[in-house]
Amino acid sequence: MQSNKPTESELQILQILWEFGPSSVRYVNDKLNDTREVGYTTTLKIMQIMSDKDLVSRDTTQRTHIYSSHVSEDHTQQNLLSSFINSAFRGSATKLVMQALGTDKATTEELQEIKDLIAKIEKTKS
Amino acid sequence: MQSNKPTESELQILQILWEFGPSSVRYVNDKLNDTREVGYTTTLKIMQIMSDKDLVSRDTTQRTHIYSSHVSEDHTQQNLLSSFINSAFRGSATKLVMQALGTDKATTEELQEIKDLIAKIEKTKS
DNA sequence: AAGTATATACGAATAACTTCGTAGTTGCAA
DNA sequence: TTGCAACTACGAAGTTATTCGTATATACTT
Repeated sequence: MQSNKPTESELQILQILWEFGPSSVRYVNDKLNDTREVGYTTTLKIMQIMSDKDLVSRDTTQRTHIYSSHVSEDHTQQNLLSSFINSAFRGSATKLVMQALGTDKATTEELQEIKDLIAKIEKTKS
Repeated sequence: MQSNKPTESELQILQILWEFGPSSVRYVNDKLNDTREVGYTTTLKIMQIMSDKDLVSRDTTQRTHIYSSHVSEDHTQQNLLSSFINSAFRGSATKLVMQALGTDKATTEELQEIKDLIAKIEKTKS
């Protein structure tokens, strides 16, 4: 069970590892630099810290270490979400959902998915 | 237009101002202490900073200053939400909604509200 | 009027996170 | 085999946010 909340920088790195799989520091740093400027050793340092915290594991058998996410995207999102709901929406997930739907340009398919989920939830309520 | 992101502490204070309306530092500090221990001058300092940032306005005509939120709850939530969706859900509001619904114990009424909203959105799509 | 309680202001310590310089190692290419 | 490129490790500076001690002013109570 992993409940350690990643910091903003750590989360950005996790996103990359989730999307592209196990990667070197160089690769992650390049991806980060697609969106913002950040030095190589900065990325290295943060990934080392993440390794200490067990947010990632690393393979050090080669000179170039390969890092893998050690926490699942779903669990991490779930943790972040629940603390976000508490801090920003006073605990009301429904309020958050309403706001998110209100401004999102969800596709028809996505709306259908959501409706299906709601139907499923309603079923368990009876 | 106010897009300055409040910090965690500032947000807690805003929540209190939103819920109870214009308040003194003493009042806010007491409310904060319902959930966590925090010194009076700490709360004072943060509220002064918030005043500098224009997150709150204050009435200083009396010895006991009265602080009011200067940003709306909805707008603030909207800002926080959109940056949260980007940082934690790679921009997918739908994914967030699905996760939020998945673990929330929404009441039947709330689910109905959400369904109504979806219906309304679908209508604008045709 | 004196003493106590309650305010604000402000500077500085602490803490958490980010950033980067520098040193040292290893591999590769001329 | 020398020199350059790319890697890790590490310490320390920089940044932002939080916390609180202390000074000072104002009101209330007896």
